[in-house]
Formats: sequence, C-alpha cells, structure tokens
Amino acid sequence: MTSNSADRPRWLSDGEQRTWQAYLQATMLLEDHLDRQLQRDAGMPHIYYALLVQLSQAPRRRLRMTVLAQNAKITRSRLSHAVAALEKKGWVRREDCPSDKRGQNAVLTDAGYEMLRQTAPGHVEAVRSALFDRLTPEQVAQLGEICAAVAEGLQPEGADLPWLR
Amino acid sequence: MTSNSADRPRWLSDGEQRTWQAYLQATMLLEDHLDRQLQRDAGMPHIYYALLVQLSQAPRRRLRMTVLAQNAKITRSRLSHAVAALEKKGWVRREDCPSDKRGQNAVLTDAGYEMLRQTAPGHVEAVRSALFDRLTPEQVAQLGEICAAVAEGLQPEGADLPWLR
DNA sequence: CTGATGTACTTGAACTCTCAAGTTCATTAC
DNA sequence: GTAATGAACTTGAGAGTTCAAGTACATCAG
Repeated sequence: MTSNSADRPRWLSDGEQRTWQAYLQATMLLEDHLDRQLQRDAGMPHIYYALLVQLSQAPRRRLRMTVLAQNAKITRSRLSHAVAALEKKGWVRREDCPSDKRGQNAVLTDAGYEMLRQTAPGHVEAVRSALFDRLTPEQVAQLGEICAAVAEGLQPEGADLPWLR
Repeated sequence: MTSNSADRPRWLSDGEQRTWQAYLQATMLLEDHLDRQLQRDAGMPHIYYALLVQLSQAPRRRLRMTVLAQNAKITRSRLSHAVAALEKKGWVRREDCPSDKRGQNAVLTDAGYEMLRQTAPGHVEAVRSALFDRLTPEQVAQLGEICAAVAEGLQPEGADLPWLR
C-alpha cells in the first residue's frame, strides 16, 4: 500500500469531489437532525440512544462494556463517560461481571426500557422521514452495500483502532 | 405531514434496519478515522479542516461568517468558537465587513494556506483509501445521488434549522 | 426620526469527547 | 509463587459542541 503521500497526490475528480461534498453535508445534517430530535424528545444525544438500543436488543438487556463499545464503534473511554451519564439519569446500571473481576456489564434498567418504548416511535419516524422516505428501495439497498464496504475497510482487521493497538 | 407519532409507528423492515446499522457504523468509523488523521497530521479536527478548505476555495479566501456556517452546515455559534480556535493557531483571521458593520469575514491567512498545501495530499489519500478506493464508480455515483437527496430534505426549505427560526 | 423587530455574531456554562495516565485483575513465563 | 506483560475499565484535563442569552447594527413601520 503506497500510503506515503510523498508520491504525486491522487486528487479527487470533479465527480468525486461533488460526491464527497454531498456526503459531508448529508451526514452532518442527518446527525444534527437526529441529535436534536433525541435531545428534545429523550433528553440525550443520538449516540447515547444508540447505546440503549444495543442494550435493549442484547440477551438479558446487558452487555460487557468492551462488547458494547465495539458494537457501537466508540472507544472504551467514551463509553465509560457515556454510561456514567446514563447511570445518573437512571437508564442504565453497572454490575460486576461474575466471570472476570475486571469486567463490567452495562444493564438497561426498567426505566430505560420504558423510556425507549415511549420514544422509539418518534425516533423511527424521524429516521424514516429524513432518510428512507427520500430514497427508492434500490437506493436503500445500494446505501447498505456502500456502507458495509466502507465499514469493513475501517474495521479491526487491518486495523489501528485504539483498543487494538 | 403526519408527523405526530401517535399513529401506529412505521417500524423499519429487516433490510432497512441492516442498512441503518451499516450507515451508523460506516459514518461513525469514517468520521473517527478522518478526525484522527487530521488531528495527527494537521493538529485540528475534521470540521475545522473543512472550514479552511471552504475558505481556500472562496474568492479572496474570505467568507462572511454566516455564509461559511451555511456552507459547512454548522451553527453560527459553533463557527464562532471554531474560528476563535483557528485564529489562535494563526490559520484564520477575522476582519470587519465593510458593507455591514455587524458582519465579519473569516479570512484564510497565508500560514493557513501553506498548512493546507502541505496536508492536503495526505488528507485526500486518507479519504480515497477509506472511501473511494472501496467503491465502484457506479457506487460513487449512487452515493452522490443518495446524499444529495438526503441533504436536500434536511436543508432550509421546509426547514427548522437554528438560523432560520 | 423613533420605536419595534430582525439579523449578525459572540459569549459562558453545561455537557460530551479525546487523549494520556492510572488502577485492578488475568495470564503467561520463569 | 512471582515477575512481567496484557486486558478491562476509569479518570481528569483539555478541547469542542450546544443552548440560551446577550450585544450591536440594520431595517421597517409609522
């Protein structure tokens, strides 16, 4: 891999540049939109909400911190702070991991589950109206493929993510 | 627009859910990746870099604050803080707008321009290898369409962006 | 020209994220 | 066992973001 940029740079073509610009704007706008929606309706940023969703889908509504961090694609440090904040709000509680004394499980509380139940409809509606309603079924499929390809490339594999150094 | 979510929620289908999950992961990973790359190589977060790029492409390397905020899809407040930081680093300088005494222009300094010149190759390379190299030309075109559609939907028009209330 | 309203931008505080330690327990090698 | 290394998580400080004011100028109605 010629990663060293001492070589002549491979500038973006006009089309690529337009795509890149559109990508930056769309992702920025969408993230902002959902952040506001959730801050307003659930009192937390989007990423925190996503953590609760992950927990709600996990076996006993609990997940090891590291696993949750990996699923959500955030650092352990960020997760620690996030869970601390969510604990303060009462949506999550920590419990010691029985099998590994270093480990912690993040557990979705009943209050957290209830909160999700009440805000989920509004949130899917927001996602739908901002994203899926604006795309054809083919585009949705294309977007899935594209994102999967990109995610795969940035994933732990040929990786340098913080927790894999 | 039936925006009220009192109606039966239109949950995401399995396919949509997979796409949404892939989207969240890909955008998160990519943003993190570029943030780290630029923090390392240019000493600033991605969004700050994007601001400098916008300035570098503007007529006299200067832009009204509001226009810059709109182009970059961020709030004026965020831009104020960002420009303050960039000013401290010497990449940007503020100047009063001649025609409107309330207005400010953000101006890319020579040092800022030089810094861009030196780091741009590494940055495009990062964008290329993380995104464009992983997609077929068709997928790049598709992504462009998709993002344009999404951005258009979230844009000032039927809007509720902070600066348009 | 005066008051009301709106626009352009800034500010401070509360919150979140990152990065570099630090702590505690697990594992592995003697 | 014990020392060295590694893994799981936390912490604190600095940087960045948001939200709600606040200041200053512009514009519009009368």
